[in-house]
Amino acid sequence: MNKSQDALVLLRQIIRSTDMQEKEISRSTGLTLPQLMTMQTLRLSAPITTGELAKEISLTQATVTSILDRLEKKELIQRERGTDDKRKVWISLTPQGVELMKGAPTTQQDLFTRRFDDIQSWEQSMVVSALERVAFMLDAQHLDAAPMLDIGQIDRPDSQE
Amino acid sequence: MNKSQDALVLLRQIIRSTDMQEKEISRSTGLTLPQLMTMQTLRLSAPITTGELAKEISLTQATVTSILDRLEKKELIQRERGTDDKRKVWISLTPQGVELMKGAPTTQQDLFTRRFDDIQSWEQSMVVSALERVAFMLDAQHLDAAPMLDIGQIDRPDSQE
DNA sequence: AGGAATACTTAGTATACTAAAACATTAGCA
DNA sequence: TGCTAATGTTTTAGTATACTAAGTATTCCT
Repeated sequence: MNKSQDALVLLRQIIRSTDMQEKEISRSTGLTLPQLMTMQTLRLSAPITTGELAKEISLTQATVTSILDRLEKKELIQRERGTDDKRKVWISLTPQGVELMKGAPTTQQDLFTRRFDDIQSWEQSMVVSALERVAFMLDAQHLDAAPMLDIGQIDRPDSQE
Repeated sequence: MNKSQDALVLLRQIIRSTDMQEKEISRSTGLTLPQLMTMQTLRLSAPITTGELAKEISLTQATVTSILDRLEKKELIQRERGTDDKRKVWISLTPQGVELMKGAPTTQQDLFTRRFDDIQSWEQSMVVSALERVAFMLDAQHLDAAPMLDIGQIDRPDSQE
């Protein structure tokens, strides 16, 4: 009878599953979770300034600076002083950084995509529409989130909704 | 057109939204994320042994021990040596621990529940059924104690607190 | 010139984590 | 029964990291 409870349980499963996957990626890449979060954000939003990046992942600038220091030492990201506004520093992934992020995170997404493509079209639509509902009910719509995996596309339309 | 992509974007939004909320809880409770993860697991699965707990949150026993040390010092959890098997140590939340976890994490869930209860019954069923689909497609069903039955109906008397 | 914005630095702390080992208890087996 | 192996937890020592708070340097803007 308590369907909202059911929904929450399922959501927890879903989130937990991706948590575990993230931890697995963290292990396989040798990155910590904050570093991973940084790299993922960069993959979607690079080039981006340090401050924007900090806002994006809800950390302070000082913290992000230190994280970037470590990622830079590993040659996964690069800094570039802005030309028009020289206060800004633009962060982006190095080729090695791109490579590292390309390797790891696909398995779960691939599985999802394969299985999703297997179901019928009307059911796909149902899932999408239900997820929209859930996103709204969690107040998640205003957050922009490009597809977390799928590397090929790095243009960044802010056209969310 | 690419509906699986749409689904992934929405999933990412949902996960990101709960990530942010978790960070907010972390701030408001003064707990770190691993500590929070521990507390949340305890809320669902206590009493549980240290080893089981470690497995549950994918950390090593030694790490969990140190996390428990800190939570114990804050009087949020308690240890109890097993009586039948004296090697085991059973962990559970103290009343303060329960109280702390009761306060924080509800807002988003409450919002979700309120909004979920607002939609029509058939739509609720659709959402639940879609989430089951998604959980399956992410291979999330085997995780958690939640029984993931065949698509279509899930019966889950979860004694949530 | 002055204040705001941007990024970085510094110093210090708490935490998570690793690897190895210690320790107590339990289980298996001859 | 007695010895050994396995289990469950903790300990130890050491490291890297994240994080905070305050302060610095540079650049931008009016």
